[in-house]
Amino acid sequence: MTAAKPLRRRCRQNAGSQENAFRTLLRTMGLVDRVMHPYFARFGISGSQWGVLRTLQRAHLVGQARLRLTDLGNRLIIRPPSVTAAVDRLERTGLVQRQAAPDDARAKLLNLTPRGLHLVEQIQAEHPARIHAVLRGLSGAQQLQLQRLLNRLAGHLQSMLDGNGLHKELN
Amino acid sequence: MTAAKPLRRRCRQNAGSQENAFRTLLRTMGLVDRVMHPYFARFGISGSQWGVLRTLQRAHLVGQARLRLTDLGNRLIIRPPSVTAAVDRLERTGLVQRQAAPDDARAKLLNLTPRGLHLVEQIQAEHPARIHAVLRGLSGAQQLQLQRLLNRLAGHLQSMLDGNGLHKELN
DNA sequence: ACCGTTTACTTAGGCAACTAAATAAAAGGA
DNA sequence: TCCTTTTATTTAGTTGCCTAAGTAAACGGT
Repeated sequence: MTAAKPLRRRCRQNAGSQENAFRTLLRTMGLVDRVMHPYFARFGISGSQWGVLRTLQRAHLVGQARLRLTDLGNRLIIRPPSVTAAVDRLERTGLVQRQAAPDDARAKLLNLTPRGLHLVEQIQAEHPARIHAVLRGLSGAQQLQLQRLLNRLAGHLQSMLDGNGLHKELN
Repeated sequence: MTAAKPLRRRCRQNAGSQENAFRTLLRTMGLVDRVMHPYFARFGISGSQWGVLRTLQRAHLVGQARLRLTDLGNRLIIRPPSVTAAVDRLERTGLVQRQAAPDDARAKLLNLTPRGLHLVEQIQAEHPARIHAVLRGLSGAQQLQLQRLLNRLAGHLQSMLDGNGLHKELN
């Protein structure tokens, strides 16, 4: 009891602090969505749709003109049904195109339409300024530090999701 | 032209870095949701619903046994229709209760049912451990630093939303 | 006292993510 | 070759957030 007390104290002490940190994280997440939503709405799309369009364009630049839906889902870290729904909407508005994959009858390949490509370029012209405005609350050094911390946290979260059932002390 | 060049260079230089930082933020947001979702599902609720329940309980501890829906929305930073929908679902499962406000016929007061209160206490017994597991990817010092940076960023985002049209150098 | 404005909540409709389960094609082992 | 398993995508149904617009009560100036 006497020996366990200091350790227990330390845990207790951190508990409230950790919950505060976590709430701050959640609050910031909500605010980011709120701030970005009207920005993308000006272009007639959503933030998620921008993610799809940008991913397609980046793949194009690297030589992959078309992407499988699965690949897209892996890059965006969303599940297959979410991919289907997102692509449905983008296809309905004529920004992307589904095509049958020549080598695999199950798969479908996605590519930007001319209109989609044009929109991506149009948004990319404004995008850096917008992100700059959003991150302006932090100095350059703080931005880097935040990125480092978030990257580290993201890696940990990823390992929590990957290690399905592995509950060992993963450092 | 010659005078403007160094500034422009600095902006250019930061642009890619900022976009990376921003993408890391978005990715982490998605991962946090992914990690928390199954945890709350074990209790039969969602993360957002936990936010409502915890807010009600915290208000209760401070002496406000019941909260207006508007107050709830302000604390959770969500819009009125989202509050209505969330409360609808919680009321349907019998965890909270809507009651007419005695002094204002427009307003409705929300309070936890006995079952709701019981669930909150049950979750609170496990919650610190879960948050600890989620944040374990960072050291205590890093957690504090992350919280400081996110708080600062959240304040900036809040001011972007509040200052509707005020585009002055706010700081 | 009246009427316009504000405030509190709800309804309607849309997008994004999820789980569970269906369909269809590719891969692989006996 | 046949049959089982895996892989790729879709469908159905839930939750959560949003905007726009509707209802009803409170407020406030004339």
